[in-house]
Amino acid sequence: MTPNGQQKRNDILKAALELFAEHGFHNAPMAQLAKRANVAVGSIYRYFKDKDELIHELYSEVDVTLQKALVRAAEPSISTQQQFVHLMTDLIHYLQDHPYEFKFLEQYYNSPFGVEIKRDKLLLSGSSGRQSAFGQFIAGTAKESIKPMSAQVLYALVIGPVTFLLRDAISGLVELDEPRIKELADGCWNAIKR
Amino acid sequence: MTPNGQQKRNDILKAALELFAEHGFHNAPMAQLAKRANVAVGSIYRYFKDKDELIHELYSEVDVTLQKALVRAAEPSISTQQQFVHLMTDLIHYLQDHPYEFKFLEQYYNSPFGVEIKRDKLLLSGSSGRQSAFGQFIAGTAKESIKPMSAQVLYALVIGPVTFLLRDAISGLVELDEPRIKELADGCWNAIKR
Amino acid sequence: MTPNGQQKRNDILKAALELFAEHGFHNAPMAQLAKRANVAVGSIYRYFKDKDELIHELYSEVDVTLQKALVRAAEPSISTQQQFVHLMTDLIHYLQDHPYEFKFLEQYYNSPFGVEIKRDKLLLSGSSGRQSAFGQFIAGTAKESIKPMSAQVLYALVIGPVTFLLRDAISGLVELDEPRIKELADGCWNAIKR
Amino acid sequence: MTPNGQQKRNDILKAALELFAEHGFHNAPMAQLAKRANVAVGSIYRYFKDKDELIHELYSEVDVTLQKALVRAAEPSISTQQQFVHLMTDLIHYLQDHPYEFKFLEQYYNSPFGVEIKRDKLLLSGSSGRQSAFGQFIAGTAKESIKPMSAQVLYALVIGPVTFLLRDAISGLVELDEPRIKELADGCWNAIKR
DNA sequence: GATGAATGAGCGTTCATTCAT
DNA sequence: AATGAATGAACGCTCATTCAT
Repeated sequence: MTPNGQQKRNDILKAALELFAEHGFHNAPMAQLAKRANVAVGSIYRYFKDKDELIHELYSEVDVTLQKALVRAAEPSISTQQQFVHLMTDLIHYLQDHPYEFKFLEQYYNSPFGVEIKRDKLLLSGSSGRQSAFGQFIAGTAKESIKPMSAQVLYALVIGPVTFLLRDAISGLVELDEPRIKELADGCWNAIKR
Repeated sequence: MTPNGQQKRNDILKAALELFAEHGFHNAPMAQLAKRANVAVGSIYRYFKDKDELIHELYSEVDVTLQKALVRAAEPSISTQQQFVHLMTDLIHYLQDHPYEFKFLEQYYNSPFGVEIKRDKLLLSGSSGRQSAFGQFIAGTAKESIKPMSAQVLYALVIGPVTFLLRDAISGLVELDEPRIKELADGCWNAIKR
Repeated sequence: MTPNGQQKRNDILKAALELFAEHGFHNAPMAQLAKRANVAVGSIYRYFKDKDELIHELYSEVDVTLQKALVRAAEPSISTQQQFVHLMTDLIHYLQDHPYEFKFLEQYYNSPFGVEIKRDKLLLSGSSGRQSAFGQFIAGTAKESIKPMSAQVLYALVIGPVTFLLRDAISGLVELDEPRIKELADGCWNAIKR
Repeated sequence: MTPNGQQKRNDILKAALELFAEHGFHNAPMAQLAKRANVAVGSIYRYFKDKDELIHELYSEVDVTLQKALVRAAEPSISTQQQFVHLMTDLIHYLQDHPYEFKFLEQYYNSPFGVEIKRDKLLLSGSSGRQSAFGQFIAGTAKESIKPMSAQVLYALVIGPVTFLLRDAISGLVELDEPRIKELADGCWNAIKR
């Protein structure tokens, strides 16, 4: 069974994710990427106009996958705070388990590429426009339990600490274990709770 | 008054700060940097061994300047929370007024260059080893008022939201005005207060 | 018939030989070499890791070709001295006809590149380890006819005069015609004969 | 006593000799040369029009010094061959003791610089036009004892082996001790003697 | 479609030379 | 005369992109 076009496209994206995460956009030559994807250099250009488009497309894929992963069934039996903590823990676990995705996203947002992306939508609504698990939770279930404040600030208080700590955790500078995740989630909740 | 060597060095650093912030390390050729600094390419290499050293030296300068800017006289007459809010407001104002410095630092920490720098020390102790205004406040005055928790998490809860929101504010995606700064600072305080 | 890779590699080596011989390693920019070879700069690096490797590879090629050229059928019917004279004459004719090769070799041996090459092996054993026509003759046929002496001195007495005179001949300072070649070969023989 | 101009000029030439011998013309930047000579870069250009002229001037100096060193009182009491051997031994000893001078000369002759210099004059007449010790000996005392042959070939048979062997000796590839010097000198004599 | 050899603009860096002091 | 900071053309090399097969 020879790989079809879609398979090849995915191979390229997978190789790109790894290489970009490991070496950065600027230290990941197309030739190396092609080799890692077991594809000819020229073939990459059949699926992506140029390196920039490849990066943007990769962002879309990673973003969509991330949003899908964070869907969690409603748990009406537990308290709102507990639901919040569960969501945060899910998020952190997911990103800890997917360091390439995290590094890529960080790099993307921290570059001219990411300027046009509304970063505050990261976890609240996917780039597709659909609302994320977090967004639904905050705008829905938890609405009454959260102090009224600017949406931007709310997002910053929730997402800021997570990304900040994960950066160091994934670089190996810090150990982010369960007790600390709990500390972090509780702190975030206290920051926003009514 | 013709510029002396120190002046020229500063011209180069200034041009580098601007170019790195605007285009990123990898899209700021030495030739363009030289032109912006009104200097010949070769002259840069009289002051800096290579591009990497220039970047590291620039980090030192920016960091030192930032630490100096955040020194604030003790205000024993107001509450600990109010002091915290003042410090955060100072920090945010400073970085809002110095977007190039902010973008450069973000980029530096998010690159192989900054790996060796403990990022959590960003605002808590200067790169010189001296403790920053923030560090002194948290380890001193505010110690009793803060909930016991891992230092890493504490830093994340304080610094994470600030950098997250500033990124968008400086990109022009979000307006970060006084009320929102107050919201943010209060949220951070609630996240860590005992 | 479009040129294949091997052809292109040879074009580069040929252009390099000419340029190195004419201007020296340090005055033969890669760009000029590319132009002379009707090739893009980047293409050179597909065949050679860097300029140094190109030089070493060129040496190999030139050396192998030289060794091959000096093979001469055994002539048992003539005296040892005459055989020696034939060999020297062959060598001189070959190098006179291949001045680029001669200049390149001189330059190679006289540079850090050639330090690791035993220069005394120049004509006595090829770089491949196989013994050259000269080496076979001296260690074999002529062994009994040659005065016992240090191998180094023996080589110097044979090769020294040839290279010395060829340098001037090829520069056009001296005319090296048949009678003189005979004089030289006889002199060398007298220097080493028992 | 501050150094006068002549002293400074000599410092530069000395530093140049060392640097050129150690690193080659092309790896001896003017700045390094200036530092080694304890002189400002600009000062070099007061004494020499450019780097090329410096190299040519250095050649003159080295050549003159070499010729002077090889003057040896006539020794009528010993045989012509013995006188020849003495001269050769003197030459080899001198060059062994002055490896920088030897390396410089080799490099000079082996570069576009040396093409215009009659190399065959190396030891037979100085660049000044005066005849060298060797030249006087061969054209005078030894004339009758030497086989009639082209002057060029004669020189090659005498000088070729010396330079060939010295190159390796000075590079450390070969040990050139007294017995070998004797072997070499005898060989050369046999090459040219009537 | 797929390939990968070929391309050449562009990069970081060096260094002979100049010139204001 | 002497200095050494300043200059910028030129270098070796990389790599995103193209295109003949």
